[in-house]
Amino acid sequence: MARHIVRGKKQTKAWASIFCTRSQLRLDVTLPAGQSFRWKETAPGHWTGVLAERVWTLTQDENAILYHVYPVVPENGTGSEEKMECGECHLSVVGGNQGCELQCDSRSKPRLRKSNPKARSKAKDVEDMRCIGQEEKGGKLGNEAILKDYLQLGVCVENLHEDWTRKDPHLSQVAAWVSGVRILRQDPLECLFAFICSSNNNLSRITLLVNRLCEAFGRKLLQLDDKSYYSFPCLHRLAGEGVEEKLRGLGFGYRAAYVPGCAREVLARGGIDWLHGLRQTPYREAWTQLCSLAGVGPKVADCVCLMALDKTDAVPIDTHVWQIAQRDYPACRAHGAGKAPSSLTPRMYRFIGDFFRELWGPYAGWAQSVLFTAELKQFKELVEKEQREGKSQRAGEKLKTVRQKKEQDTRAECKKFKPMERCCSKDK
DNA sequence: CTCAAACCTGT
DNA sequence: CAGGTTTGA
Repeated sequence: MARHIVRGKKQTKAWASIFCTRSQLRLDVTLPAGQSFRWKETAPGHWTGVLAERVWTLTQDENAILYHVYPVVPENGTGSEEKMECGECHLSVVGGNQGCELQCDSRSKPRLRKSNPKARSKAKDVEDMRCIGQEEKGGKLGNEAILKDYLQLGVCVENLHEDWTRKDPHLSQVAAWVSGVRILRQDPLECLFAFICSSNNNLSRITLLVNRLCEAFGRKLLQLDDKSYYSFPCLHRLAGEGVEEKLRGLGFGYRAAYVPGCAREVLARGGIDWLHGLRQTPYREAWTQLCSLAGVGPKVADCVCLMALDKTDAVPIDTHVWQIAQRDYPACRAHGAGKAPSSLTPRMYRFIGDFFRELWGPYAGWAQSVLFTAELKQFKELVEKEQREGKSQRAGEKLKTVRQKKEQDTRAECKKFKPMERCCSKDK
């Protein structure tokens, strides 16, 4: 039976690496903190999950992200996946639709959309992948390119921290403790439905529901030890007959109706292409469009905008952030108090978001993620643990200069990337 | 436009 | 009792 990989003396060739310091990215605070619900810590410091229809394990050391991509199941496998074929999507593939090819047609075209020369123009794919430092080879996107895009390594969080220091002393103070938090560039479809599951819900239960959704309607990709990994289901499956009933049985509660409801509405608007197209739409307009979908309100719309649609200034305000705003930002307290309602009204929601956009600028959403992460119980425990271990206080003195040099290199590396020009619209 | 109450399940 | 969205006042 296939097993989860663990980094050690053996299998060193199984790992590929990307240069990246811990202050640029910390997997342990970024992957489990409520952005994506699909990464599981399968060994200490090792995170396994599904990304771009493949199963990955990620880990890191001081200066690199290490990743392993598992070989996919043979094309003509046992036939047990037969039932997971999606006729609708197959038709779409014939019609030249992208996305569904990835999702459903596992046997005839198990590869990437790039493998089909007719599927999409190369230019469009490259355009869709920002943050990529180098060209892909052999006409298909390499794993490194996929991972760099997902982790948005073209955005330098250290430079952002520097910028915030000038703008907001409080955030600056928090950011000093919280390094390596970044926004993941997620798949819009997965992000949308995962956050529909998140409404009125907590992290552990959202994770449970999202995984059940994939298990019920996704395609089985691979089994490692006793855990199976599934692709995220395609729109057609989510829009299918009997989906609501099935999800009710899986404990979705009233959210069960939102899933097929939203899927049908997205299909009616142009399906997966429409959804991806929102990446080119200004923030406020994309937000308004999302809010009109079943089960999507202001907060979920902002999550999707920030985490999948490149709107770096979208600021999702959940109860955590609402409390932080009231507690640490007098301006918000003044507006909230008075004769204020104790709940977060739509009006108040807009006010807080605009307040933070004004304060933090075009990357307000990234700033919010720092405050949010610092507030999480699991993060506080992590920092406490590290302090107890007294991480290299004196012993690391020698290493320090080496590290500083490395960090300078990172910074130089970051500056090579062009700053992003889109998605910072100010219209209301 | 603005806001309360209902929705559903786990702690 | 917490937690976002929908619905209806």
